[in-house]
Amino acid sequence: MQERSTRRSNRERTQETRARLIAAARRLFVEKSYAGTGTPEIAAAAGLTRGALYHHFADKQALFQAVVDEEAERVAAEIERQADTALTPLDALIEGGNAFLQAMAAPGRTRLLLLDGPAVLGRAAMDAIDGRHGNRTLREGLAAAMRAGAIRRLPLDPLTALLAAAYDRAALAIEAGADAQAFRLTLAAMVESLG
Amino acid sequence: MQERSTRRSNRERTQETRARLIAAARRLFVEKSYAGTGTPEIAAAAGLTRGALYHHFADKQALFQAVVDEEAERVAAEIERQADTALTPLDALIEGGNAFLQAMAAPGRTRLLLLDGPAVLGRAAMDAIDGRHGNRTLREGLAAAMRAGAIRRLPLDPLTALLAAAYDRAALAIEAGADAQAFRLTLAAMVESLG
DNA sequence: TGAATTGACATACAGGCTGCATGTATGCAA
DNA sequence: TTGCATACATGCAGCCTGTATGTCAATTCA
Repeated sequence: MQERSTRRSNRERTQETRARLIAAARRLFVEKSYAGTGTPEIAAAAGLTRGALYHHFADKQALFQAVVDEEAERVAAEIERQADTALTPLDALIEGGNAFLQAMAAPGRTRLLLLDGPAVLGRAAMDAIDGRHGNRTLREGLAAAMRAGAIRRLPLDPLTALLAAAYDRAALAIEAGADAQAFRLTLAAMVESLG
Repeated sequence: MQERSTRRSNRERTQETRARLIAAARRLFVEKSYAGTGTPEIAAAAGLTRGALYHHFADKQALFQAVVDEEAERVAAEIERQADTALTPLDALIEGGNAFLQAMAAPGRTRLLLLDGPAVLGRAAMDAIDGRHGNRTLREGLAAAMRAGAIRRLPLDPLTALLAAAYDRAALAIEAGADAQAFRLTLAAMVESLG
């Protein structure tokens, strides 16, 4: 189980080992859910033993949190990469929403971020995680639209949470085979009708 | 572990035993989550053994599903009890929403129906469960409002799902200590603005 | 009504999993 | 180079789930 091919510093070793554990865990958590995946299988898939896993992570849940953190960050990055500053505030909101749905279509993301995440880590922890990432851009988009008079003034945090919930559910429904276009149109209508 | 006080038929025994298992499981699942509760503890809390539990339920998940089913039915019943047929379609929608939030404030319901439920049983199973109960009234309310011209015509199923998601998230936020009134007002504004 | 069958449980067992304690070898620092 | 910290592997204790087996009461049926 020892890597002998190249000489590396300890810091490099640690980083790569953590990355391999997170990658293996992500794959298995997506495929068989958090509860359905055991640490023996994760360690084996990473080419390590459970000893290494428990050396780098306090417990199975901490490993899961690392997986979820990374995934939320990737989703946020994909959305921001698509952001177009030339749009009106309202169109920017709707385009951001579509970018979110597209990002969430990547396999496993709904399970990690919308099903197992809240149940395993709790809603509060999930809010903290994507308050740093995903929700932040939505919140700012809504604030900008309100300043511009494009949508009516409503309490910002509740409105952000409620729209985020709607988009989350849409991502779930689309993955389950629902008509993606109908959901996108309905979401857009909901956002526009706030004007 | 034998009940000797009164003579009962087997059917009565079964019904009462199942009810005691469900009640004990509900209490523990609410207090310590699905994953954090073991079947030994459930059986003990019900004054039985695991043998009885596995005699009446295929596995731990089937017992959980029975708990969730019962809870969803109770929520739906509480909402329908408050329904007022004298209201306009729009007011009926908003009042129904408030009744939902009030019903979901009962301890444990958000955990059972909104956190553990989807993760353990899957979104599809949860949709089936409260498509029979909760969502049905929302869907009918939206259809009535559309027919009356009170809100704009949008695809009914997506709109139902998205609004239900928003209400779910509001219930979660309120339980977590958010400003309930702000959420109620924001939800009402979202619904009204569909007009 | 008496025998056979079914139903309702309790008990015992086999595997698997989690977390920790312990052991070993390697990097690093004085 | 000597000593400590770091990165792992191995082994163990306890718990949990699901199933197989045994027992006694309820029900069915001749």
